[in-house]
Amino acid sequence: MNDSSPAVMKTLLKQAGMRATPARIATLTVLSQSSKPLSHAEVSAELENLGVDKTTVYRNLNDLVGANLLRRAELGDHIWRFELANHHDEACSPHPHFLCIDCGDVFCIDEKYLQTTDFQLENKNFTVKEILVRGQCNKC
Amino acid sequence: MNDSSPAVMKTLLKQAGMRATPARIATLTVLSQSSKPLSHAEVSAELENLGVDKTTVYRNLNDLVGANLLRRAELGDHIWRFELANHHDEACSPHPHFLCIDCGDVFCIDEKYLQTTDFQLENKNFTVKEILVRGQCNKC
DNA sequence: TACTCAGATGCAATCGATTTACATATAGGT
DNA sequence: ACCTATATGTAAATCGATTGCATCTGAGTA
Repeated sequence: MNDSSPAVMKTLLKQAGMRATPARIATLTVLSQSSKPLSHAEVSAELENLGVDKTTVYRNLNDLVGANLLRRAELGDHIWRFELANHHDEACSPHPHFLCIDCGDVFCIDEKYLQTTDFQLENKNFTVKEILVRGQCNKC
Repeated sequence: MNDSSPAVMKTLLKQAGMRATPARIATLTVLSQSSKPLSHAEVSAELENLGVDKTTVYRNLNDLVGANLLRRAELGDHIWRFELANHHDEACSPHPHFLCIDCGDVFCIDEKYLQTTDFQLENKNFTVKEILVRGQCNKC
Protein backbone atom coordinates (compact mmCIF):
# COMPACT_ATOMS: atom_id res chain seq x y z
CA MET A 1 0.00 0.00 0.00
CA ASN A 2 1.80 3.10 -1.21
CA ASP A 3 1.15 6.76 -0.40
CA SER A 4 -1.25 7.25 -3.29
CA SER A 5 -3.32 4.08 -2.91
CA PRO A 6 -7.11 4.38 -2.81
CA ALA A 7 -7.07 3.02 0.74
CA VAL A 8 -4.83 5.86 1.88
CA MET A 9 -7.08 8.42 0.19
CA LYS A 10 -10.12 6.86 1.81
CA THR A 11 -8.47 7.18 5.21
CA LEU A 12 -7.58 10.82 4.55
CA LEU A 13 -11.19 11.59 3.64
CA LYS A 14 -12.59 9.80 6.69
CA GLN A 15 -10.17 11.61 8.97
CA ALA A 16 -11.41 14.88 7.50
CA GLY A 17 -15.00 13.88 8.18
CA MET A 18 -15.88 13.51 4.49
CA ARG A 19 -17.51 10.64 2.68
CA ALA A 20 -15.06 8.53 0.70
CA THR A 21 -16.75 8.65 -2.71
CA PRO A 22 -15.12 7.34 -5.91
CA ALA A 23 -14.91 10.87 -7.35
CA ARG A 24 -13.09 12.20 -4.28
CA ILE A 25 -10.75 9.23 -4.04
CA ALA A 26 -9.89 9.62 -7.73
CA THR A 27 -9.35 13.37 -7.29
CA LEU A 28 -6.90 12.85 -4.45
CA THR A 29 -5.16 10.05 -6.36
CA VAL A 30 -4.64 12.18 -9.46
CA LEU A 31 -3.24 15.05 -7.41
CA SER A 32 -1.01 12.76 -5.36
CA GLN A 33 0.59 11.45 -8.53
CA SER A 34 1.33 14.91 -9.92
CA SER A 35 4.57 16.76 -9.30
CA LYS A 36 2.86 20.10 -9.68
CA PRO A 37 -0.49 21.72 -8.86
CA LEU A 38 -3.24 20.89 -11.38
CA SER A 39 -6.04 23.06 -12.69
CA HIS A 40 -9.69 22.04 -12.46
CA ALA A 41 -9.61 21.37 -16.21
CA GLU A 42 -6.66 19.02 -15.84
CA VAL A 43 -8.22 17.08 -12.96
CA SER A 44 -11.55 17.02 -14.77
CA ALA A 45 -9.94 15.58 -17.90
CA GLU A 46 -8.46 12.74 -15.85
CA LEU A 47 -11.80 11.93 -14.23
CA GLU A 48 -14.19 12.24 -17.14
CA ASN A 49 -13.42 8.72 -18.36
CA LEU A 50 -14.66 7.63 -14.94
CA GLY A 51 -17.95 9.38 -15.74
CA VAL A 52 -17.43 12.12 -13.19
CA ASP A 53 -19.17 15.38 -14.06
CA LYS A 54 -17.06 18.52 -14.14
CA THR A 55 -19.42 20.27 -11.72
CA THR A 56 -18.74 17.53 -9.21
CA VAL A 57 -15.01 18.02 -9.71
CA TYR A 58 -15.39 21.75 -8.99
CA ARG A 59 -17.40 21.03 -5.87
CA ASN A 60 -15.05 18.38 -4.59
CA LEU A 61 -11.93 20.44 -5.22
CA ASN A 62 -13.41 23.33 -3.24
CA ASP A 63 -14.73 21.08 -0.49
CA LEU A 64 -11.36 19.37 -0.17
CA VAL A 65 -9.71 22.78 0.15
CA GLY A 66 -12.23 23.60 2.87
CA ALA A 67 -11.29 20.38 4.67
CA ASN A 68 -7.59 21.31 4.39
CA LEU A 69 -6.81 18.23 2.31
CA LEU A 70 -5.95 20.42 -0.69
CA ARG A 71 -4.48 23.85 -1.20
CA ARG A 72 -5.73 26.17 -3.90
CA ALA A 73 -3.26 28.45 -5.66
CA GLU A 74 -3.67 31.24 -8.16
CA LEU A 75 -0.54 31.44 -10.25
CA GLY A 76 -1.28 34.61 -12.17
CA ASP A 77 -3.19 33.34 -15.20
CA HIS A 78 -6.72 33.35 -13.77
CA ILE A 79 -6.81 29.59 -13.37
CA TRP A 80 -7.09 27.96 -9.96
CA ARG A 81 -4.65 25.14 -9.37
CA PHE A 82 -4.86 22.48 -6.68
CA GLU A 83 -2.33 20.31 -4.88
CA LEU A 84 -2.35 18.01 -1.87
CA ALA A 85 -2.06 20.04 1.32
CA ASN A 86 0.94 17.95 2.35
CA HIS A 87 2.57 18.15 -1.08
CA HIS A 88 6.37 18.46 -0.76
CA ASP A 89 6.13 19.12 2.92
CA GLU A 90 5.64 16.92 5.95
CA ALA A 91 4.65 19.93 8.04
CA CYS A 92 1.87 20.76 5.56
CA SER A 93 3.10 24.34 5.16
CA PRO A 94 2.71 26.16 1.86
CA HIS A 95 5.67 26.72 -0.40
CA PRO A 96 6.33 29.24 -3.18
CA HIS A 97 5.33 28.46 -6.74
CA PHE A 98 6.87 29.56 -10.01
CA LEU A 99 4.78 30.06 -13.14
CA CYS A 100 6.43 30.51 -16.52
CA ILE A 101 4.64 33.38 -18.27
CA ASP A 102 5.52 31.92 -21.68
CA CYS A 103 4.88 28.16 -21.55
CA GLY A 104 2.60 28.16 -18.49
CA ASP A 105 4.62 25.46 -16.81
CA VAL A 106 4.55 25.37 -13.03
CA PHE A 107 7.33 24.54 -10.58
CA CYS A 108 7.35 24.23 -6.83
CA ILE A 109 10.13 26.30 -5.29
CA ASP A 110 11.99 25.08 -2.26
CA GLU A 111 11.40 27.57 0.53
CA LYS A 112 15.12 27.99 1.04
CA TYR A 113 15.27 29.86 -2.28
CA LEU A 114 12.86 32.55 -1.18
CA GLN A 115 12.23 34.11 2.16
CA THR A 116 8.60 33.71 3.20
CA THR A 117 8.69 35.27 6.63
CA ASP A 118 6.22 37.86 7.80
CA PHE A 119 7.28 41.47 7.46
CA GLN A 120 6.55 45.01 8.54
CA LEU A 121 5.83 47.88 6.20
CA GLU A 122 4.96 51.44 7.17
CA ASN A 123 4.08 50.35 10.70
CA LYS A 124 1.75 47.64 9.42
CA ASN A 125 2.25 43.95 10.05
CA PHE A 126 1.79 41.42 7.28
CA THR A 127 1.39 37.69 7.74
CA VAL A 128 2.60 35.85 4.66
CA LYS A 129 0.51 32.86 3.60
CA GLU A 130 1.55 32.40 0.00
CA ILE A 131 4.24 33.54 -2.38
CA LEU A 132 4.03 33.39 -6.15
CA VAL A 133 6.86 34.08 -8.55
CA ARG A 134 6.28 34.64 -12.24
CA GLY A 135 8.88 34.78 -14.95
CA GLN A 136 10.55 32.68 -17.58
CA CYS A 137 11.88 29.17 -17.16
CA ASN A 138 15.08 28.04 -18.92
CA LYS A 139 13.10 26.56 -21.80
CA CYS A 140 11.60 29.94 -22.68
CA MET B 1 0.47 71.49 -13.65
CA ASN B 2 1.04 68.50 -11.37
CA ASP B 3 1.90 64.91 -12.26
CA SER B 4 -1.72 63.83 -12.50
CA SER B 5 -3.09 66.76 -14.48
CA PRO B 6 -5.13 66.05 -17.62
CA ALA B 7 -2.46 67.79 -19.70
CA VAL B 8 0.20 65.38 -18.50
CA MET B 9 -2.05 62.42 -19.25
CA LYS B 10 -2.75 63.80 -22.69
CA THR B 11 0.98 64.05 -23.37
CA LEU B 12 1.54 60.48 -22.15
CA LEU B 13 -1.15 59.21 -24.52
CA LYS B 14 0.22 61.17 -27.49
CA GLN B 15 3.73 59.91 -26.83
CA ALA B 16 2.36 56.37 -26.88
CA GLY B 17 0.68 57.03 -30.22
CA MET B 18 -2.84 56.89 -28.76
CA ARG B 19 -5.70 59.33 -29.10
CA ALA B 20 -6.23 61.45 -26.01
CA THR B 21 -9.90 60.78 -25.39
CA PRO B 22 -11.76 61.87 -22.24
CA ALA B 23 -12.23 58.26 -21.15
CA ARG B 24 -8.50 57.51 -21.40
CA ILE B 25 -7.43 60.73 -19.72
CA ALA B 26 -9.84 60.01 -16.88
CA THR B 27 -8.58 56.42 -16.59
CA LEU B 28 -4.98 57.53 -16.27
CA THR B 29 -5.96 60.28 -13.82
CA VAL B 30 -7.82 57.88 -11.54
CA LEU B 31 -4.91 55.43 -11.53
CA SER B 32 -2.33 58.17 -10.98
CA GLN B 33 -4.20 59.29 -7.88
CA SER B 34 -4.37 55.80 -6.37
CA SER B 35 -1.75 54.41 -4.03
CA LYS B 36 -2.48 50.88 -5.13
CA PRO B 37 -3.47 48.99 -8.27
CA LEU B 38 -7.20 49.20 -9.06
CA SER B 39 -9.51 46.60 -10.55
CA HIS B 40 -11.58 47.23 -13.66
CA ALA B 41 -14.65 47.47 -11.43
CA GLU B 42 -13.02 50.15 -9.30
CA VAL B 43 -11.90 52.23 -12.28
CA SER B 44 -15.27 51.71 -13.94
CA ALA B 45 -17.10 52.96 -10.84
CA GLU B 46 -15.05 56.16 -10.92
CA LEU B 47 -15.80 56.77 -14.57
CA GLU B 48 -19.46 55.86 -14.81
CA ASN B 49 -20.56 59.28 -13.57
CA LEU B 50 -18.71 60.61 -16.60
CA GLY B 51 -20.95 58.41 -18.73
CA VAL B 52 -18.16 56.06 -19.76
CA ASP B 53 -19.33 52.54 -20.59
CA LYS B 54 -17.68 49.68 -18.73
CA THR B 55 -16.79 47.95 -21.98
CA THR B 56 -14.83 51.03 -22.97
CA VAL B 57 -13.01 50.91 -19.65
CA TYR B 58 -12.07 47.28 -20.26
CA ARG B 59 -10.82 48.07 -23.74
CA ASN B 60 -8.87 51.11 -22.65
CA LEU B 61 -7.25 49.37 -19.71
CA ASN B 62 -6.07 46.56 -21.97
CA ASP B 63 -4.96 48.95 -24.72
CA LEU B 64 -3.03 51.06 -22.22
CA VAL B 65 -1.28 47.92 -20.98
CA GLY B 66 -0.40 47.15 -24.61
CA ALA B 67 1.07 50.62 -24.96
CA ASN B 68 3.09 50.09 -21.78
CA LEU B 69 1.40 52.97 -20.01
CA LEU B 70 -0.18 50.56 -17.51
CA ARG B 71 0.80 47.28 -15.91
CA ARG B 72 -1.72 44.53 -15.32
CA ALA B 73 -1.39 42.34 -12.23
CA GLU B 74 -3.20 39.25 -11.02
CA LEU B 75 -3.07 39.28 -7.23
CA GLY B 76 -4.55 35.88 -6.50
CA ASP B 77 -8.27 36.56 -6.42
CA HIS B 78 -9.03 36.21 -10.14
CA ILE B 79 -9.42 39.95 -10.67
CA TRP B 80 -7.07 41.92 -12.89
CA ARG B 81 -5.70 45.07 -11.32
CA PHE B 82 -4.06 47.97 -13.10
CA GLU B 83 -1.51 50.57 -12.11
CA LEU B 84 0.53 53.18 -13.94
CA ALA B 85 3.59 51.58 -15.48
CA ASN B 86 5.83 54.08 -13.71
CA HIS B 87 3.99 53.73 -10.40
CA HIS B 88 6.40 53.91 -7.43
CA ASP B 89 9.38 53.64 -9.69
CA GLU B 90 11.24 56.06 -11.90
CA ALA B 91 12.87 53.15 -13.73
CA CYS B 92 9.41 51.72 -14.54
CA SER B 93 10.28 48.30 -13.10
CA PRO B 94 7.64 46.12 -11.47
CA HIS B 95 7.51 45.74 -7.71
CA PRO B 96 5.99 43.06 -5.46
CA HIS B 97 2.38 43.32 -4.36
CA PHE B 98 0.63 42.11 -1.25
CA LEU B 99 -3.01 41.01 -1.26
CA CYS B 100 -4.90 40.46 1.99
CA ILE B 101 -6.82 37.19 1.58
CA ASP B 102 -9.46 38.38 4.05
CA CYS B 103 -10.31 42.00 3.23
CA GLY B 104 -8.95 42.02 -0.33
CA ASP B 105 -6.90 45.14 0.32
CA VAL B 106 -3.78 45.61 -1.76
CA PHE B 107 -0.40 47.07 -0.85
CA CYS B 108 2.71 47.76 -2.90
CA ILE B 109 5.79 46.27 -1.29
CA ASP B 110 9.11 48.03 -1.51
CA GLU B 111 11.49 45.75 -3.33
CA LYS B 112 13.99 45.95 -0.50
CA TYR B 113 11.63 43.82 1.60
CA LEU B 114 11.73 40.91 -0.77
CA GLN B 115 14.49 39.52 -2.89
CA THR B 116 13.49 39.43 -6.55
CA THR B 117 16.69 38.15 -8.14
CA ASP B 118 16.75 35.30 -10.59
CA PHE B 119 17.56 31.89 -9.17
CA GLN B 120 18.60 28.36 -10.02
CA LEU B 121 16.68 25.25 -9.10
CA GLU B 122 17.58 21.69 -9.99
CA ASN B 123 19.92 22.86 -12.74
CA LYS B 124 17.22 25.05 -14.25
CA ASN B 125 17.48 28.82 -14.51
CA PHE B 126 14.53 31.02 -13.65
CA THR B 127 14.15 34.67 -14.61
CA VAL B 128 11.92 36.45 -12.13
CA LYS B 129 9.50 38.99 -13.58
CA GLU B 130 6.93 39.36 -10.83
CA ILE B 131 6.44 38.47 -7.19
CA LEU B 132 3.13 38.27 -5.42
CA VAL B 133 2.63 37.80 -1.70
CA ARG B 134 -0.69 36.83 -0.16
CA GLY B 135 -1.60 36.76 3.49
CA GLN B 136 -3.30 38.80 6.16
CA CYS B 137 -2.83 42.50 6.83
CA ASN B 138 -2.80 43.84 10.37
CA LYS B 139 -6.49 44.73 10.21
CA CYS B 140 -7.46 41.11 9.61
C1' DT C 1 -12.36 76.82 -39.61
C1' DA C 2 -14.51 72.95 -42.02
C1' DC C 3 -13.61 68.34 -43.86
C1' DT C 4 -12.44 63.60 -43.43
C1' DC C 5 -11.64 59.06 -41.77
C1' DA C 6 -9.02 55.82 -38.85
C1' DG C 7 -9.69 54.88 -34.53
C1' DA C 8 -12.76 55.08 -30.22
C1' DT C 9 -17.21 54.42 -28.12
C1' DG C 10 -21.87 52.53 -26.70
C1' DC C 11 -24.81 48.82 -26.79
C1' DA C 12 -25.95 44.09 -27.13
C1' DA C 13 -24.59 39.66 -27.64
C1' DT C 14 -21.27 36.28 -26.51
C1' DC C 15 -17.81 33.52 -24.08
C1' DG C 16 -15.44 30.67 -20.65
C1' DA C 17 -14.79 29.69 -15.85
C1' DT C 18 -17.28 28.91 -11.83
C1' DT C 19 -21.44 28.54 -8.90
C1' DT C 20 -26.23 27.44 -7.73
C1' DA C 21 -30.92 24.94 -7.78
C1' DC C 22 -33.05 20.90 -7.51
C1' DA C 23 -34.25 16.17 -8.16
C1' DT C 24 -31.98 11.73 -7.80
C1' DA C 25 -28.49 8.49 -6.17
C1' DT C 26 -25.44 6.67 -2.70
C1' DA C 27 -22.16 6.20 1.49
C1' DG C 28 -22.07 4.52 5.73
C1' DG C 29 -24.11 4.08 10.29
C1' DT C 30 -28.09 1.40 12.44
C1' DA D 1 -31.04 -4.65 4.20
C1' DC D 2 -32.76 -0.01 5.76
C1' DC D 3 -32.51 5.02 6.40
C1' DT D 4 -30.97 9.49 6.16
C1' DA D 5 -27.69 12.95 5.51
C1' DT D 6 -24.76 13.93 2.02
C1' DA D 7 -22.91 13.69 -2.80
C1' DT D 8 -23.91 13.69 -7.62
C1' DG D 9 -25.76 14.82 -12.40
C1' DT D 10 -28.17 17.93 -15.21
C1' DA D 11 -29.41 22.40 -16.39
C1' DA D 12 -29.56 27.03 -15.57
C1' DA D 13 -27.60 31.15 -13.58
C1' DT D 14 -23.78 34.13 -12.49
C1' DC D 15 -19.63 36.77 -13.10
C1' DG D 16 -15.63 38.76 -15.22
C1' DA D 17 -14.15 39.67 -19.63
C1' DT D 18 -14.38 39.85 -24.82
C1' DT D 19 -16.36 40.61 -29.46
C1' DG D 20 -19.47 42.44 -33.41
C1' DC D 21 -21.33 46.24 -35.28
C1' DA D 22 -23.26 50.70 -36.05
C1' DT D 23 -22.28 55.36 -34.63
C1' DC D 24 -19.39 59.04 -33.02
C1' DT D 25 -15.12 61.81 -32.57
C1' DG D 26 -10.06 63.23 -32.20
C1' DA D 27 -6.84 65.24 -34.74
C1' DG D 28 -4.44 65.72 -39.06
C1' DT D 29 -5.29 68.21 -43.49
C1' DA D 30 -7.22 71.32 -47.06
